[in-house]
Amino acid sequence: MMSDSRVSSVIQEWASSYPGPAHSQPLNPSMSNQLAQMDMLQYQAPGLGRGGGEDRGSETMMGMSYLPYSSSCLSSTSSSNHHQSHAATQQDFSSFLLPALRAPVNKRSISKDSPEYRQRRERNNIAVRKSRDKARRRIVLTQQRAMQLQEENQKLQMRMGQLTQELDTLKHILSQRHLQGPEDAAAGDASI
Amino acid sequence: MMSDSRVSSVIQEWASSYPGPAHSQPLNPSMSNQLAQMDMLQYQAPGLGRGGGEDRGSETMMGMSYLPYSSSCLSSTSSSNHHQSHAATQQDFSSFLLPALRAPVNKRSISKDSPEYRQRRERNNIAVRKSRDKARRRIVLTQQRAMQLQEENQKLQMRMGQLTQELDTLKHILSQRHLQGPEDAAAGDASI
DNA sequence: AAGAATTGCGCAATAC
DNA sequence: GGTATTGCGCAATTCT
Repeated sequence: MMSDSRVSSVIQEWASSYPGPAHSQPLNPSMSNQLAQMDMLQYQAPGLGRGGGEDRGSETMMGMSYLPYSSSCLSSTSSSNHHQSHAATQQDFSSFLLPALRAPVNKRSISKDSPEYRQRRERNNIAVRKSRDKARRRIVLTQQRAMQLQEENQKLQMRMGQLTQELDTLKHILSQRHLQGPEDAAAGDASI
Repeated sequence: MMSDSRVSSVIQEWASSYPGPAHSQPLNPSMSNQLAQMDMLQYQAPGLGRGGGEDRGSETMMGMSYLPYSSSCLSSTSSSNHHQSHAATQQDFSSFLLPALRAPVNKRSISKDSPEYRQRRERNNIAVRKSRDKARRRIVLTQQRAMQLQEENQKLQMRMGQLTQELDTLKHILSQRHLQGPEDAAAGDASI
């Protein structure tokens, strides 16, 4: 009784943390996608031939080898940052077609070191930290929840064993008694 | 009976996934740190004064405002990458002290576009993808485990209620019988 | 001593 | 418009 309230409090803490972020799941425990929605969706190694690689084998979990997304176009000789945005956009191609006037020096000066850009980045960085912190907390809560549930489960099973044994004992006693008085409608009810 | 085996199989899948990564936990279920070891360890906002910031408030979970780690030294005017390594190392300071000879142009040419560097990066990128994939799977497994445990818990509690009711019924019947035969040592035993 | 694994971070794309 | 989430690469660190 006491332990139940303690457990449920943490469970609720978890519950309030989990459906929270976004998604607004429809409260439908359909037991198939309600937990795979956060992660693990469409994460796969991109086919992308290029099989002539080093094949530093012995490391293929689940059969899919962890090939890089675009191990070819690794230009970025100088300037700019390392990000080549795996999914090639028109912007990226334009930088190849016109190597003279690049984004950082043109593009209406909306790029890079404009204070506006920096501010956007800063805000996003804060948001990212916050989001990841939240995710970490959620993970910890889920783990705690699982452990508490397991603990509670063990207790319940132990208690169930006790109750079952008691019940058997009483049934046995009653069956002994009933050898002389057959008005045991309750016994059949209890065996369900 | 059947459902038990089904549940335990997934539990074991989770268990085999969890203590796996590293750490090599000493098999000691001391109920305090066995789940906080993976994440959320020493993750805190770095004190780091600098309180004169914009204070775009209204976003402070758990009381700690998500200030940037080092929002001051944002040089990186050109060359090199964005990384200023939050925890200042001697290397980083040397770059400030000697702005003439930098790492990318000096440093024995072990930097950046050497094929050796690229290979290291590529390997690490693969490892990172793999590790994160693993983490995602682990999270999903933990969630599944929690849900299954909760389900099992509800069943157990329902069953417990049934058993308790049966027990009460039988006890009542026995007490009625015992009004004429006081050999009920078992009743006291069952009430424990 | 060297390579894999983990982790915090910033960036950019995208979702909301 | 803005924040929130997410995949990714980088670098530092830790583990093996």
